[in-house]
This record gives sequence, structure tokens and C-alpha cells, in this order.
Amino acid sequence: MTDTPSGPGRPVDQKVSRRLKETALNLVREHGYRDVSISSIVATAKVSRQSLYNRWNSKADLVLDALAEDALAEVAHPITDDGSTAHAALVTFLTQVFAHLARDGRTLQSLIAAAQDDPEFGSQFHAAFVAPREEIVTALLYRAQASGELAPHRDVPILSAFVHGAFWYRLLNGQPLDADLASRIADEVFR
Amino acid sequence: MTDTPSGPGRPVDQKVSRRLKETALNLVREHGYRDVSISSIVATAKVSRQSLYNRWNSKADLVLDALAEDALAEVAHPITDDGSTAHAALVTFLTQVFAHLARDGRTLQSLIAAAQDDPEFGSQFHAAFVAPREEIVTALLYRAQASGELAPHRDVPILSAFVHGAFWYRLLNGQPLDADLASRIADEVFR
DNA sequence: CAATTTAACAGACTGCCGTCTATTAAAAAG
DNA sequence: CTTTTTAATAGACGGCAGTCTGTTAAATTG
Repeated sequence: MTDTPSGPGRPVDQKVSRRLKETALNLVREHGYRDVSISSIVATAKVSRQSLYNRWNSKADLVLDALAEDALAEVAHPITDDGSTAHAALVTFLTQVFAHLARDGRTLQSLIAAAQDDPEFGSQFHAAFVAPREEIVTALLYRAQASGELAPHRDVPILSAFVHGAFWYRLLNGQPLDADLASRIADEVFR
Repeated sequence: MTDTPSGPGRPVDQKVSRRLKETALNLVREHGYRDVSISSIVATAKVSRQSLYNRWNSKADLVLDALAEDALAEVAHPITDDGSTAHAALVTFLTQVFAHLARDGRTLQSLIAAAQDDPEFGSQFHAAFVAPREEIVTALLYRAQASGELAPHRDVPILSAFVHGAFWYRLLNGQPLDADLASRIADEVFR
């Protein structure tokens, strides 16, 4: 999927792609998403403007792709501490997410913002970032219900919206995402 | 506060302000926030570009101001059905918010997005829209605790973040905000 | 090797943003 | 009435986004 060398024509230069992603991520982390222009990315990467648009539709597209290779993807695997309670697992999950967001939380805010006025990017962002985390928490809560740690009549989809919503609400309103928040969220979910 | 006619110099023409707000709101409701340019607003309102920038710093500023005079402000008053339970009051509040968002929810999404990359507008948006609703729900939950409807050990700030977060999470992810959601949120809060 | 196909590149172009300049209009102050 | 002060206007400007054109480069196909 990453490279399709078959067929005629000059092949896509992966070095160009890598250079663009690295440059974009470096510039965004240094100056902030808003203050990095497409023009500055291609100029810094020493790549033609069109080569960027041949690969991505927008700055948001490019940055999401660059982030996906980086720390953002590391949280997306399910939690494996099955010896522990669901309560503890939720705290662990949230703490991990928050820790990774210490570096790229600001950028993530900008990507969420970009998704609001660009439905196509919104779908990609949802698939790459939102859905996997939604899945993890939902599965965790259903397992907790099966094991009796969570009462069977609790509304798991709503509880999941509570957890992710509290996270988004704090992030998008510039409030801190710290270990204290993680444990208080988990405490309220598991009475 | 709306007009300060005292002092020398030509007074601000309120007709120009009204025309800009009306035009902006009409255009945004018809074409969507993203597809309305500053240039089209001033052209349609037959007002000079600078007159807009003399009053607001950005399109987001203008549209928030225009919305604030409209339906958005109507929800901001506390709930008065004191004869009812806190559970019912929360459902009423959420249903009202969701109903008003049927018209301007898309625009609100765009304003939340704009706030992410513009701290100054973020503060204004928070003061005009976020804080008042946060206040209503928080007060409602504390009253419920005082009356015994909500257990005293429950974490009201977190519960408030749950409620608003679920709302934001659904809105920003393009999911429906309907009566069903309102009652399920309330059911989980007052379990 | 020659023809075909696709990538990379340089550069131009339109449209919009946010700012700035110069001019005219409408008020208070002397 | 004249001066001062601020608003409204018209229009220009530099910078960036996204698109497009033409040219060169690198691969497969015949």
C-alpha cells in the first residue's frame, strides 16, 4: 500500500514524501500549525509545490499523515494489562493519551478545527484518530460489563461519549489534560 | 455600551453595523461559514472593507456577534421549572440547546474551529457561549446535590464536563443532537 | 533503441486576506 | 465659521492558497 512500483511511468519518489512529512512536522512543532504555510513547507523541503498537492489535498492532510507515523499511532493499540481492573485500565489509557498529547496537543486542536470545515478531511481524521480510540474505550467498557465491574444497565455508548467528550472539551477549551483529570474521569465512570 | 455618542468626531453609523451583521448571518446560513468570504460580505452589504475591520477582527468575530443577537442568546437564561426534578430540568435544557442548534449548529462548529487557532477569539467565544452554559449545568447539578437528588460524593465539575463534552463530541463529529441523546445523557448523570 | 507513461519541477495565474494610504463626511470644540 | 477629531470610502499592496501549463526526468512497454 505504501508503494506501488508496478506499471509504467516514473515512480513516486518516497524520499520526497518523507522530506515533506518531516519538514511539515518540524515546522508545525516549532511555529504552530497556523503559522506554517504551504509555501514555507515546500520551500524548506526543497520540493516543488505540485509534488505536495500530488500527495495530499491540504496542509491538514499532510500533517495528519506525518503525525500518524509518529507518536500518535502508539496509543492506538489496545491495552494489555488484563490482570488489572477496567477502572485501572481506563486510567492507564487516558494517562497515555494525555502524555502523548503533551507534545502534539496543540497540533491536534488545529486538526480537529480543520476537520470542521472540510468533510473529506473530517472522514480521514475520524478514521485515523477518533474511531480507534472510541473503539478501545467502548470495548473496555463492554468487557467491564461482562465481568461485572460495570452494571449491566449502564449505557456504554453514552459513557464512551462522556469519556471522549470530556477529553475533547478540555482540549478544545485550552484546559489541562493531566493525570488528575484521568483518574477523576475514571472514578465517575466506575462509580 | 452599544453606542458612545459623546466626544468629538464622526459617530459610528449603527446602520452600517446592523447591515454587516445581518448580511453575514444570511450569507453564512445560506452558503456555510467556509464559503463566505469577507469580500463577499462587504460587497453584499455595500460597505467598505475597512468599516468591517474597524468593528471586528475577523469573520469569526463578526459572526459570533451576529449570532449572539439571534437565537444563540435565548438559551443562556437559567431554567425556571423549579417544580420539576433536576433530571427533568437537564433534559429540558439539553433539548432546548439542541433545538436551537438545528439552525446554527454548522456555524457553531466553524466558530469552535476558528477559536482553536485564534486565542483572542477563543476567549470571546468562551465568554459568550461556553461559560454561560457551563454555569447553568454546574448550578443545576449542585442544586441537585443540595436537594439530595444527586449523591454528595459525585464530582460535579467532571459531570459537567461529561455533559458538555458529550454534546461537543457529537457536534464536532457530525453526529445527531436529538431528544434521544438528551434523555440518555440525563439518565446516565442521574443514575 | 524508440514510444509511452507518470513524476518532479519551475513558474505563472486568480482570488482572497489583512493592512495601509488618501480622500471625503459628520460630528464636537474654539 | 474654522479647526479638530473620528468614521466611511475607494483603492492599492504584499503574501498565501490552490490550480494550471510547460519542461525535464525516470520508469515500463514494444
